[in-house]
Amino acid sequence: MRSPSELTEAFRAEGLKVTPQRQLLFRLLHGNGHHPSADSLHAAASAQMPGISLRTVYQTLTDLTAMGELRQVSIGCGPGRFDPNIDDHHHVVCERCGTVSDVYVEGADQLAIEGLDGFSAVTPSIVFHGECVSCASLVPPNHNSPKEH
Amino acid sequence: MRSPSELTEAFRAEGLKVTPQRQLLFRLLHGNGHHPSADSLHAAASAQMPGISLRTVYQTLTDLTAMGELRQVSIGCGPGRFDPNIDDHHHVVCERCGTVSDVYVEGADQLAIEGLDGFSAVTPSIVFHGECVSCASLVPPNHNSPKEH
DNA sequence: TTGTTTGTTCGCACGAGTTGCAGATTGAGC
DNA sequence: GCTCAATCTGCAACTCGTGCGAACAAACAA
Repeated sequence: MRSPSELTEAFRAEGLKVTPQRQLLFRLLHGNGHHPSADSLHAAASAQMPGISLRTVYQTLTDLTAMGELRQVSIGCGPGRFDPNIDDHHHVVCERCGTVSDVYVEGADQLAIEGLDGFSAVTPSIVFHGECVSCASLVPPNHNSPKEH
Repeated sequence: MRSPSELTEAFRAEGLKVTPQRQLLFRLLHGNGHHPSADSLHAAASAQMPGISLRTVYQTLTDLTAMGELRQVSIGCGPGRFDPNIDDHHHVVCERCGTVSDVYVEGADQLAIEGLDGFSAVTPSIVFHGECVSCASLVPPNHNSPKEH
């Protein structure tokens, strides 16, 4: 995702308006590696701009995704996560706390696939499920429902 | 997933009861390669047993998943899909019609991962997104929302 | 600076998918 | 059959996300 000032230009160039709400979200998302959900982003935004609507957060996330500045990540359960990193990469999810991290996978596009009868133009999304450092150092797995960061 | 009769034994062995509803679902799921959703399974079940509750379908799917006889597949959007194939395999999803198919990926467990800082015991879930044979032969992509099978 | 236009914000209601609950029902062992 | 615990069912509630419309404000021209 581009910088807040570049996004400001890009939005105006597309005839979209640049509002304080959007600028705040640009700042909160730029370089954000936490893969926030709409809800956690709304919480962060509310701290700086009380009253900002969750609806506005969803709207802006949708706009940024449509413009290719943001990517939505499906980690299997819970709310959708948003990723300002639009490089060709994949994700690892902690099964205990729900933390999501970017990983780069060598040869992901050259995998030997068997059973692909007729499917064409396939691109892989890889999600590794495991345990993060801080959770691995805790007591035995108690099968908590994964929570967000 | 084991055969209906084996599941009947397994359920009784765990102190679970074997009801007509469960037996019907065992039959509908055994060898089913369509990755049905709870809803589509309920539709199929209702055809043979009018009045069966969607709640019962969810309950049985949850039980079977907990027993390791079934696996839940996350394809990114739409309802959860269930897969009686518990082999080590992955999935390919048609972006146009939502069809899900099993694929076997060579070397999926030996992928070179960069950025795995501290995560341990990671196992990959790979979902290939593409276009199935029947959709590929249709008119240009019209970005329909993917529907189920 | 003021006015106009058009996109945006926000709150609410709604929708899909799923789960919790409680009363009625029924499988399984005696 | 009888008993009891597990199950079934319908409904309410919940989570996550979207549609809608009135009020609002960015952008631009006069």
